[in-house]
Formats: sequence, C-alpha cells, structure tokens
Amino acid sequence: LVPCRADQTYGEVNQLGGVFVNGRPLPNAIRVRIVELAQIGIRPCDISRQLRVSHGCVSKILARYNETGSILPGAIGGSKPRVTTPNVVKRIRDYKQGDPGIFAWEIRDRLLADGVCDKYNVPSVSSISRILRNKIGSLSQPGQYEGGKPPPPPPLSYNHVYPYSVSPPGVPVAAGHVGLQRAWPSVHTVSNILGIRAFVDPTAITGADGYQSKMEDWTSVNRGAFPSATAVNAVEKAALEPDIKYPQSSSNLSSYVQACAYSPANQYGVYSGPAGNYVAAGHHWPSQGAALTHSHTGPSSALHSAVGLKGEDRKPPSSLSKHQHGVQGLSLPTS
DNA sequence: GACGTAACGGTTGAT
DNA sequence: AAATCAACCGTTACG
Repeated sequence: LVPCRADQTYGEVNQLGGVFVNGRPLPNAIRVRIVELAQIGIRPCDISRQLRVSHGCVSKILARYNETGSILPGAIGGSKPRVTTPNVVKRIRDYKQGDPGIFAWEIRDRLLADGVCDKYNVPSVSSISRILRNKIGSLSQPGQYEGGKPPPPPPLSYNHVYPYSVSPPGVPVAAGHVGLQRAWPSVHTVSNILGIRAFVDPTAITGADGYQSKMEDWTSVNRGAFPSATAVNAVEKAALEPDIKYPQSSSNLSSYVQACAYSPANQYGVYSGPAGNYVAAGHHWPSQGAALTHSHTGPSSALHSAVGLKGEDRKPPSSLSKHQHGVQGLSLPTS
C-alpha cells in the first residue's frame, strides 16, 4: 500500500506486515523458505502468516513448485524468441524461389519436413505469408532483416534452447519452467530450520519492528543497502549481479545462490544455505536452462554452475526432474 | 478459517 | 531513444 521508503529500503507493506516490492518477485530466499516450511508440514496459511507473504503468493509458489520443481519466479519481460530467424526466412525464400506458386502452408510443411523447424517453432502460416509479403515479396536479396536492422546476433537456433522444443513429448511443461531437481541438503536445511525460528520471531533479530526480517532480502533490490565491502569474494560478486539484474532468471543458479550467498548483507544467516539446491528455472524461452539440475552434489558444484552460465546452458532439460521429488521432498536433516 | 484464483497495478526486457 | 508489447510479479478480494 503505502510506498514506504525508509532510508535504505523501499517497497510496500502488505496486510500481514510483510514487505514487498510491487511488480517484483519475492526474494529467492523467501521463496525457498516457503517451500521448506511446506515440506516440513507447515500449512500454507501458517507459512503465509509466518513469513508475512500473502497466502495467494504462497499458494502460487507452492503450486508452481509442485508442478515444476522450481522455486524460481518466471522470466519477466522480454519477448519470445522469434521463430522467423534469418535462417528460416532464407529457407522460405528458397522455397518460394524454387516454386513461386507455393502456398504458405506448403512452406510450413516443408520447413518441418526439412527439419528447419520443429513443430514448436515453425512459423504460422500467417507468419509465413507475412514474410513472403514483407521480406520476400518482390525482392529477394539475401541479408534482409526485418526493419532493415542489422543482423541480430547469431540467432542461433532457438531450437536447442527453446524449452518447448526440447521437452519430452507428453510431459507437460509449465510454460517456461522446467523442472529442476531438488535435493534438499540436509546440512543446509538444518541451518534453515534453525533460521526459521528467527524468522518467525522477528523481534528476535531485529527488534520490535520485525519487518526487518524481510527487508534483508530487499538488499537485492536496493543496491545502496549493499555493504559492498562485505561482498568481497568472487562468488558473491558474481552472484550479486545476477540477483539484482536477473532476479528471476535463473538460468544461473547464482541468482539463487546469491540470495543466500550474500547473507552477509543480511545479518542473519538465516538464508544461508540451501541455495543452490533449489534451483531453477530459466528464462523461458531461450534458456532452457532451466533445467538446471544442479547437481547438488554440493554447494560448490551448485555454485559452479551458478556462476558460469548466463542464460544458457548446454543441455536440454532433459527430463524434468520434476517427478523425482514427488516422493517426499526434503529429507530433513537428520543430523 | 483454508485456499484457489482473477483482477489489479506494477516491472522488465525484447522488439 | 523512446514506445510498445507481452511476459511475469505479489497483493488483494472474492468465492
């Protein structure tokens, strides 16, 4: 509601007293906790109250998690990759030149038959018609891009990247989110569980106000609040940007990791751990990266993968690991 | 009281 | 460089 703007933080306060930034995703750390709490049997309504996140949001995050295995928010902004890549346009032109009387639907079929496109990225008949009309029509000189702009950066086939094209048939993939796996790290979980207490009782850490407990994450939103001095190590550095810049992105775990990684910013170590393991979704289109999988062998591996790739990774999400978690989820700490 | 969901006002990023 | 568009966001309110 009220745009409260305390010196270092900004955001609004919801009915539960929680802080949020309108239009922006909840910090990953909180998302993780929502899932964690649910995993240990806390009811959504209680999670909502404890974390001061609207029940609608809790519901949404849990639903998504159950469906995709990802705790990450979807990719915000941007556009879907164009299906009419230069290569496709070129092929269309070739077909047209080879057979001036060819119909758009025939071109479409040929694109599929020739493997230029697959059913997921083949241009619609109307798109093909438009291309014929606008780009090919009379002129047929190569190298012509829409709007006369310079050739886009190698539009390398989105084929590899487009999630839809890679998902195994039959496996419903929520738009843009690919499964990920979650291996709930026992060790980290412990710390999280411990953290819960503090979180639940904000006053324990922040004093009367309590909002603070949520604010911590907003540091990601507010660079000013960042203790640059503390975030020294490379990992954090690397992680930093991503969360700020691509909070939702994910294609790199870093964003995720980051939320936890820089806990130095937040004085509580509450969110420290699990990060990498909860992984990720990717930017819808291009990234398929979503699948991440972070091998969760250990934090380090997670970090690894996290840091390196940006919106892309190398392999198809192969199977979303989504179901593997169905079983039981986190195994809590036993230790 | 729980919770799923649509409306709403917002941000983001590609075009 | 600015505008447009379509994606997603979390909160709110309703059922």
